Amino acid sequence: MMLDADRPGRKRSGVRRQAIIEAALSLLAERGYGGLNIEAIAARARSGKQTIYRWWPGKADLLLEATLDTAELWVPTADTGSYVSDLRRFLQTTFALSQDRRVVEVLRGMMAESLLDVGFAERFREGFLRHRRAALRSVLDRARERGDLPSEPSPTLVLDLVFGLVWYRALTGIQDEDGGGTVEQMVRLLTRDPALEGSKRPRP
Amino acid sequence: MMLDADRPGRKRSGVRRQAIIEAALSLLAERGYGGLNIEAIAARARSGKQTIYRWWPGKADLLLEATLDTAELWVPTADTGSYVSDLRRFLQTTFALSQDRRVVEVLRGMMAESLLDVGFAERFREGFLRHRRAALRSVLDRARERGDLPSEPSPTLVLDLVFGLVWYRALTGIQDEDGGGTVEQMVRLLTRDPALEGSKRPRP
Amino acid sequence: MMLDADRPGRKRSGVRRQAIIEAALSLLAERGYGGLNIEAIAARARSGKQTIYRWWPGKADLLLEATLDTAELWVPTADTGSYVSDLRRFLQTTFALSQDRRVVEVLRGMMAESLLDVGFAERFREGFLRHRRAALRSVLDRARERGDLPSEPSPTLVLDLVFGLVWYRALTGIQDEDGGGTVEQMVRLLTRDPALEGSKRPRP
Amino acid sequence: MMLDADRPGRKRSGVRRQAIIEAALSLLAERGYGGLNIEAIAARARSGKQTIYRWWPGKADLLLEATLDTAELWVPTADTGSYVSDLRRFLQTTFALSQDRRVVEVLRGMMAESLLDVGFAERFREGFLRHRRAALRSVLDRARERGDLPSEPSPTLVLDLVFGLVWYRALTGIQDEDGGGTVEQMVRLLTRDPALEGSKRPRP
DNA sequence: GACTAAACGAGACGGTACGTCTTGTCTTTCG
DNA sequence: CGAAAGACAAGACGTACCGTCTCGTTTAGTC
Repeated sequence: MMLDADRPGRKRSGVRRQAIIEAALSLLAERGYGGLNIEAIAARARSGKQTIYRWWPGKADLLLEATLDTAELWVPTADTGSYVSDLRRFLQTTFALSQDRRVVEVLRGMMAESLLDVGFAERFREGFLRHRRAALRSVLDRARERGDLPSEPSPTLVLDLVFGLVWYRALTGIQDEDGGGTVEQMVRLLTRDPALEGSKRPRP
Repeated sequence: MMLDADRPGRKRSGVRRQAIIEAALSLLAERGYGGLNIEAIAARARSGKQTIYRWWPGKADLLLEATLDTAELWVPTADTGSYVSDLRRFLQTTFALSQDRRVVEVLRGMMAESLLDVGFAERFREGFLRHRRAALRSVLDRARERGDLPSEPSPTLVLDLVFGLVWYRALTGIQDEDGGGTVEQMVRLLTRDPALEGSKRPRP
Repeated sequence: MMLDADRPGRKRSGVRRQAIIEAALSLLAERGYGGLNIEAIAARARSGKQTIYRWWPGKADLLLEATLDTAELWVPTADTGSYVSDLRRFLQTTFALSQDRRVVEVLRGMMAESLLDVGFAERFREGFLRHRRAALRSVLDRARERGDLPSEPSPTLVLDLVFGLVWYRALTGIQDEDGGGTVEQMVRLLTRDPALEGSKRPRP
Repeated sequence: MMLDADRPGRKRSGVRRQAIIEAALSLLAERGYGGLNIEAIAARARSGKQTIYRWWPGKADLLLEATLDTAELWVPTADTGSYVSDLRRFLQTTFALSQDRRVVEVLRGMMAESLLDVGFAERFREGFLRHRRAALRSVLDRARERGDLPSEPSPTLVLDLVFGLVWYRALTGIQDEDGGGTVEQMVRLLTRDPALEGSKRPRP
């Protein structure tokens, strides 16, 4: 990336890049990741296969790049005044996104490939997962600075719980049965401070 | 399954079945799910491909069956007296299992296939995920009967949080950084009763 | 070849073999060797590419085998009583054959490949050219036994002249301008005995 | 060719032309025609592919032009006084040339291409073969004028026999086994006058 | 003890996609 | 403005597996 410099020779065509990414996304929506293949992407994009292989190692990297193209939109980490409202905002956006069929299909595809190919797993972790985690971590860091952050669960565990929940539902197709109350339950669960809690609920 | 009845003809060989499952597991350990294929399994098991296809729709179903063979061991839901200790026991066993490379590789393989093939996704959900969820749900049900169960998070969300956490770590390879304290943090997080909590932590 | 023995497993299908060879020959006739390719042969024969590659190293070997299938017909070396008549018969058959568009196309294809691939060149030389030469050589040997064979040109040179002439015309497309008299001229040229000739033609 | 006239724009660079031809010839010597390709030629000549395609339709035309560059040398048709000595001289030069590995490789390459591409076949016939034939034909014409030319074989057949012999050996790799006596045998064969011959060799 | 039927090993087969290679054209930048 | 560098569409290459289909052999019942 960014090697364009001023080398001689024909420049990479942004139009072709876009056409290929769009072809991939539309085929993904139609057939799912298992039915997606480079040959069909090339055909739909009216490109040669080599043009794809020149720029991407495989179909999953195409999705990864497509994702990064629009990733800015996904990250709401602006300071809204308190941990509760920052977290609520992050969770609302994240869960809303995970309701979008197209988005979920992309995530499922990338995860599938990362389970099949350790090379891609690395790129996926560094190029995607790490950014998501960093976003939520910045919310937690701000809370800590404010003194808002409960002593438990640890930040790492918060990340794993939040992303674990989202991914588990996206990958298994198991649906939220809490009627949309998931976000509020999560906010309450993660913002309570156990240090202030009393004893266990006493039997009357 | 179990259609063997009393039909004429040679009976299915349990020896072959076992050889095939073991070949699949050993190849999985060596090459990962992406490098696993029926032809190699047949070769290693000294079986014909048809013998595999006769009994399983594909390599993932082989893993699924291998899993079910030993699944009983995985489920510790006996009554230990309280929600806290039942949950702790469940989580300890579950997390310990998720440290086993071979087990994780099998889980990753089944998940990969279920992302590629909706047919297997269904079998995986019904034949594997449902049983895991039922196990933990029985712990929660018992807690509710005892009156031990906090009002929040809802049972469904507890399931999704617990399994989400385990799967997320297994699939991404992201490791626990809490030095093994994950189980205790989870127990505290899920057994506190928010209804009894006081206000947010006051600034000193 | 002839490895069939009785190995276990499904036997090679003679029907598929024939269908592939015929597809190759018909495509060759339509497009010439330069336009011939394995993918098209497989498509026309309704076979998989692997079925072709399983039995032949490349398209030229297919033609070679097709040729050998019918090669018996090509070799008229029966004893007709004298060198003159044996040779005439051989040349007549050979030249007649070299008028057949389909036959010539096969020869041109095999020669083209043998110029591109030394591996095939070897197989072509041993599997085809050698047999043709052996046929004519048997005619010459019989003539020598009879005492009919002129002392010159040497047998090797006779072979090279005869086959050189046929191949040169087949490969270059340069046509006989002797109105079909080529065979008789060749017979006279090769059966005269220079030892009996007088001096050069004297100027009157 | 030779259209350069004085059109506007930069003139064709003779240096580049030479570099490209030499690159082609050296690669041909190293890899044979089957391993020769435009991209490698361009790389070795440090030229762009377009520079090659601008001036030649394909790699074979490059060889053809390389050949023509030095073709003058190949043609010894000067009058040496008699048909016998003219023919001997022509054959000696021709056969000597056909011992040169590099020359033979070029001939084989052009022939291969002409078998694959009818367009080049035409250019090859007109741009190369015709000149070779014209050279030998001029020897025959001079012999006829002198009254030296035997009534048989016909001039056309002489051409086909001579060039057929050379090409056959060059293309098949079948070697002269006459210990270098081929030229003399050919001279005797083609200069005898059958009209003056006696009967067939009598049995003693 | 022969007969029947399924399981089994082996491997051919029709397919599909892979990732690579080469062709001939096109676009950009440099000298 | 010609030539280098190299992106691009096209399409064949030979390979890898898929899942199905013969083969001939082995193993259980059933007549």
